[in-house]
Amino acid sequence: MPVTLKELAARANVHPSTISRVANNDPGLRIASATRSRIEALLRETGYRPNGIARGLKMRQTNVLAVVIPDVTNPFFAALFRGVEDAAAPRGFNVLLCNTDGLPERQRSHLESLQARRVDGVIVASSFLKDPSVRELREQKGPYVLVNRFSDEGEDPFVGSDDLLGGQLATAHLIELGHTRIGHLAGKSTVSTGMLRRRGYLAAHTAAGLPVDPGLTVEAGYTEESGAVATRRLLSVDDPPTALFAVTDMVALGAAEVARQMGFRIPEDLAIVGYNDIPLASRVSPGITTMHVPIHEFGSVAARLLLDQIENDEPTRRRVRFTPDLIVRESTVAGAASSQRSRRLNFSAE
Amino acid sequence: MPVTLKELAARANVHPSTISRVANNDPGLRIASATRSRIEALLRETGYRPNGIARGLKMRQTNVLAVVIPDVTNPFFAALFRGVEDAAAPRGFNVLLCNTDGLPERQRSHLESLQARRVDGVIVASSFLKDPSVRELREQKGPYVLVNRFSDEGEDPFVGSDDLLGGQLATAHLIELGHTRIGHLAGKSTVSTGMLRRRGYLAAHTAAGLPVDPGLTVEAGYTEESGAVATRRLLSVDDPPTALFAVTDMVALGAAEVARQMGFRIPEDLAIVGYNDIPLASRVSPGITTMHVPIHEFGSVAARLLLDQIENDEPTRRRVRFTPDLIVRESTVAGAASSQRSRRLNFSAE
DNA sequence: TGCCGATGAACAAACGATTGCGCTAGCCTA
DNA sequence: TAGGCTAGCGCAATCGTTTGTTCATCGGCA
Repeated sequence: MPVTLKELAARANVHPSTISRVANNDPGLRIASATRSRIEALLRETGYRPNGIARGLKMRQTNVLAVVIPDVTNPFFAALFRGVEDAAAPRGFNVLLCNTDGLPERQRSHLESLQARRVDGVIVASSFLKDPSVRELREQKGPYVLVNRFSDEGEDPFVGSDDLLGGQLATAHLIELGHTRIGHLAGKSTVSTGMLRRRGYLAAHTAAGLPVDPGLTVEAGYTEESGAVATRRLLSVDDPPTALFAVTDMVALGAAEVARQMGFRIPEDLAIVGYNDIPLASRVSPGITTMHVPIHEFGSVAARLLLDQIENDEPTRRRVRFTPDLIVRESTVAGAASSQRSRRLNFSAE
Repeated sequence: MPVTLKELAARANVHPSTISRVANNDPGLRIASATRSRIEALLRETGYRPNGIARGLKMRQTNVLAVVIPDVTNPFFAALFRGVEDAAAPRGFNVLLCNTDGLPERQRSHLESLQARRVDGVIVASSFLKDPSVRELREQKGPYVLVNRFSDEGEDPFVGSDDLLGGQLATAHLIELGHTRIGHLAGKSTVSTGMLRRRGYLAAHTAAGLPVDPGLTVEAGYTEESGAVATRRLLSVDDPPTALFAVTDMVALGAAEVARQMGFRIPEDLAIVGYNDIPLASRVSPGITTMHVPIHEFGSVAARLLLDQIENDEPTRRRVRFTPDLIVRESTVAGAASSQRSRRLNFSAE
């Protein structure tokens, strides 16, 4: 059992409050230097660390943040989390990680538990456009930041990419390559990234004066498996698309695998563009052309937004939106990304 | 500000303790049914949730676990963490995630902070053979479990694989394929996995009556980059090895990339075996032959060990060791794992 | 009528820390 | 020598729960 203030006080023959003040380096503290050094010696000797629970109760601050994501084994969210922790740890915060598997019910129960725990702030990267649990966050007035996906029912603090533009750029790239029948492996229409990237896909067609075949858009969700299933459907029709824009890299990966199994050569028979530029995208073969977004920064910026809210004790409305960059690899242009890959993995001998 | 017991007590004209008893469904509680229903209505109406901090202070239990790992963006540790959370969440525990980047100093500071926070248990997957911070854990008598890597300075609760056997099986596989000059991209000798897998590598040679060239073993650490650097060194000598046993899949991946850059064909010129069977290993091309270990189970078993300790309030000494399985893929046998890959990714159309 | 036992709920002491305020000496000053 | 100032600490409330104990009330029974 760790040592408490009271015990130290007994050993030093002073009142607990005095120990507390010395331990916390209370600036306006007037104390005899003899007493001070006696206490400081005791603190060092016992390695006293204030009980964070008691401290949290009194100070109404736990120094804990929470990150709510669908699944940390998805490299996108793993990188996001690192961004959060890298920003939070130096400021003395620990971070709870909650996986929802995309289930609103698990998200709700996690959020409820986090609230009971009185975490100082929550980062949610698994929200829906209409999201009851985000609504609750909004009403509770506790610090929170939405990442990657936002909710359109209110003005929440947000960090993410310009998904409309990203969808447009990705699709425009395929159009420039001469494709006219471009399929879309869409995200869910209930999720901001799904909705916006799809709108970008449509906008690119409009801008190019290209007709859109609604039959070429299929909701593929966000996992590799669902991407694979959707692709199989899309490629089984009479007049299959010659290119695919997938809502995420994971979906693109599932698509590439299935396409290959079905005998399509990539990119000759089927070009594929993903989104997010997860590390995997550059290392599979062929490398996946994708929209690069600063995933780690998503996390660190969100954490900073949160920490600033906590320290200033006032909510923010800031919405940070990064502009995605097209990264061309072999999944759309044969031989294109070889320079990319070698750059990424060109380790020096020392 | 969430509602407190005291406020509810005032509204219900009862003492806070009565509310607490009703809310907690105190079994031996004698209460007038009128009072009970009045209170229950109030609880529902306000959605009262006890303050976890205050509760933790009184109960001396936070219902928080912590996982300390080198880096969650490494898929091995991401899967490990999921295992922990999947076992902990149903039992009402949240999980803190701490990344150390393999730095003992960061591990120490994290562990210190976790102790101050009074987390109920700690899972450490980043320990060294001689590890001062593990020694502290051991002395503090708080629940903890070591995962994947152990420390040899004491009998700690542990979950991991039989690394000696694993190293032996991996190397024996290469020997059976006819290789006689087998390189080893070793882990650090200060880490149990590094030491044991290397001993397995040696044991396999001995068992086969094969001489060991010490020049073919080089310490490669655990990252892809360090694996690449080490491989470049190993392949630059006059008489390079024809096969490589890498301490982890990440290291094997770095090796494969560099080998290819240097003009080696895999597996014809250079066969490669990894360890852990991370998802990446089966999806790169060529697929990496590797020792399969149940990563998710590492996490869930460790969590269960921890939770049992917490509930029974007594430490355990249990050491769980899984037997690793050889998975043969194209990095050692051309065309071998095509069945593997398609099995893994053979999505049904529905 | 008087006493006893149950019943229903209040009391109060923790848990360990923080912090505004008050109290006691001692010394200086007028 | 009285009054005041200040240095150096102690006091006690507080954060929100939990839980063993006590207290009041009422009904029943002799």
